Amino acid sequence: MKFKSGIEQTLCILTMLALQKNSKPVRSSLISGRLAVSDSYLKKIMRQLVVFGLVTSDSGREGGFRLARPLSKITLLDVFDVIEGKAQFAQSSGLSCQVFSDHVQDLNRKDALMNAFGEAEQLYRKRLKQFNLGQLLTIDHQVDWESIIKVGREHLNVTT
Amino acid sequence: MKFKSGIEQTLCILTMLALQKNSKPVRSSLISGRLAVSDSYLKKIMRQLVVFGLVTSDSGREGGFRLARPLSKITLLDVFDVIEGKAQFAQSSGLSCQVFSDHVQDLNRKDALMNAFGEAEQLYRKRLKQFNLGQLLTIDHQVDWESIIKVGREHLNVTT
DNA sequence: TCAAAGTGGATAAACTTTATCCACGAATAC
DNA sequence: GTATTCGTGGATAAAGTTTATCCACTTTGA
Repeated sequence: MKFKSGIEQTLCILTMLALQKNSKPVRSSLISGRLAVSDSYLKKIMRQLVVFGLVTSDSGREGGFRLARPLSKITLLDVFDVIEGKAQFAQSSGLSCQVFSDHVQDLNRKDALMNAFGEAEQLYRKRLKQFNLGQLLTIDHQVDWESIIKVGREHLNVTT
Repeated sequence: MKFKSGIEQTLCILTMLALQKNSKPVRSSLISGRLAVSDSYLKKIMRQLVVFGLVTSDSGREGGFRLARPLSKITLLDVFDVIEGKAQFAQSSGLSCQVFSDHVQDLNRKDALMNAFGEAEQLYRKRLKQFNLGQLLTIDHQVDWESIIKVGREHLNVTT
């Protein structure tokens, strides 16, 4: 019960795109370099973001990725959904059916439990939808990533 | 972002204890047999439940496990907490510090994101606390597990 | 004295996450 | 056309987590 790291990566990616001056497309290699992951891996994340509609992509020379809409129109739920998906936290494996199949059949309300967990989860998602990235992140001054020296994994102080 | 199976197992265990006639202690081997896990593994789960205060244990002959309080006094949050713990869903790995450390320092509200996720999570837990097992499970007729033939993994229709 | 829980450590099987590399095809600026 | 960049997919693997198992020994209580 922990976020995938993809959520944090996505937040970084979206922030990078928001920081880009003049909404110029940002090449994937600039992003993968910053995040210190392979370009091929980063592209798979970007593809998800494009399919989900958070980001647009331009092919060809001078191509790259841009935000599909301003940060203020992107909610935490958008970011959560694109990485974690719509699947419920609580997923029944049918264990209780196994355990109480014979001799005891009192689970006439067997999915009452699942529904209850589901209701709480809906509340969670609903709250996430009320936060947008615009209100949570402050973009002071934009930059041109192209002109910033690429920083590899080895040049950073990684504190974990 | 998915429940551990321990939650489902715990719900089964608590249900078994609630079904036991006369609140007689239930031996761990009866429970592990039903759940089709090793007794030593089950005991580790039971220990957690005891430490967390959901269940009491009696040593010695005629010993076993009993509910520490009625189902109506056990909430979904209790079950959730005992298995999933108190750790937040969102855990920062410091990636954004890495990515934006130099050249860009606009993350003055860098934990605004974490706080937002945390707020939604609090809401989730709060809702879980409002459900108790008494209202979600119906106990028709109690049984004496001791007198019910032990059912092993091989005798059950496992549908996964 | 026996049956049960309590405790801890080593180990492992299965699964999920988090990637990497490679090899294409498709679009676009120049 | 040609170089650059995204689009797509598959095979593979490194690392981490979950979900256990087995064993050995201690403590508790009828």
